[in-house]
Amino acid sequence: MLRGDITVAIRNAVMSELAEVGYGRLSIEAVARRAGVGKTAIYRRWSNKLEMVMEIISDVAERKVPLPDTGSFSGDLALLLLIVSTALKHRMASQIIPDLMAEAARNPQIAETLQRALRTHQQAVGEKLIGQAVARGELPEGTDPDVAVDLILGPLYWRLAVARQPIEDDYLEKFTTAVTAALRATV
Amino acid sequence: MLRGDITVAIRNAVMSELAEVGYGRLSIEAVARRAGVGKTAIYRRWSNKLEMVMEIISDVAERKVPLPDTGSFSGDLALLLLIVSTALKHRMASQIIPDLMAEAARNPQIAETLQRALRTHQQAVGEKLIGQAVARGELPEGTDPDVAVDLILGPLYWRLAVARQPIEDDYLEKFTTAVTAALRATV
DNA sequence: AAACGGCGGAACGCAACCGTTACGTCGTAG
DNA sequence: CTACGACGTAACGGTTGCGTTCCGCCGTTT
Repeated sequence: MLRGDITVAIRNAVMSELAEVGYGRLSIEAVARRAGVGKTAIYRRWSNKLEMVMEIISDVAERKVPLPDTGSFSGDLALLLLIVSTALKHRMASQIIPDLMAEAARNPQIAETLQRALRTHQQAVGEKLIGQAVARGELPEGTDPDVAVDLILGPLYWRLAVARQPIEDDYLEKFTTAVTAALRATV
Repeated sequence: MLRGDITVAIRNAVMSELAEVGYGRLSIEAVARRAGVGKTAIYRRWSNKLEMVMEIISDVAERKVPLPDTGSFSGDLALLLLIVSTALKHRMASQIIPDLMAEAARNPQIAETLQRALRTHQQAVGEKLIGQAVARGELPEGTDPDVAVDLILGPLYWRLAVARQPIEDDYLEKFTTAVTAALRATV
């Protein structure tokens, strides 16, 4: 039976290495060194780098995030923005996600895994958030959850993970107002 | 005197390799092979991989894009969205940019170069687009160009370069409406 | 005609990793 | 108490790339 503590050490080492050097430069030997573990322990669990990373990443990605339900659309939206922006401020998210996204552009298997995780979350959030708002009459019938989610997550991701500019105090507030207005306008 | 045609062949090879394998896995030897050139020709021009890539990328990034001026804000916006979305559909942009962005998260020199290019373009676009609209009275005084640009580019980048979902015919139209509404609302 | 210099090609020693194997240790299940 | 199996270590041959060097070729300049 494989030892659980060793597996945990390896998983942590993989996440750290991913954040530090990225998928492309991640080597099994470095993971073993960092985990304080023999290479054999790794090859006993996974047969190569891709399989290892995919299994570990899928696992993390599938952790469900709690969906907001504060009673009003603007409340839900503000909470969602807070959750996402907090998550994107952490190194694990802001380094690993763009790295894997770039990697996904040339590795179909990574792409598939990430897209599945992303789309699942995105749809869940979109449908719940928009569905609730439409049901409450806060947004017009026929609001497209797909476009709505792009409109909400896009700018946040852009600013935090791409442009890497800080979010000032009033940014989220302005942003909430703007997005609410955008969604009321026929999207 | 270094031969210009050789330099061009190398530059093209670098861009192609960047798109195909990314910065992390780009090797001088592969570039030389692809360009049909000796390694010596490369080392005669740049002293290492980072310097080579940075010089070539800066060069490309500094090409000015024409700024839209159609006479109306919605026209400008639609044109801008069209330009950006077309650019992001090309492999060079949709592969290389996310890749370098991810790389920038761990290489300060790359980060600095990209941020400079990005911020310059972003500010130019924002100030011109929003400035014109405010001057025409189409947007309220005090509209924040910074937030506006996030709101415009974010969703597009998210959808095309991150989520990698196609843009349907009516998407840009809906999106234009939404963004216009968003910006009119006090941003 | 001769000198110069950029060129491709080949090889160098060095380093990092790959995936695999053999070995000896140690904790635990039976 | 014994047997099993997961462990770390070390070494294997093979691959890839680094940055450098030397060579002979060839077009340009002088």
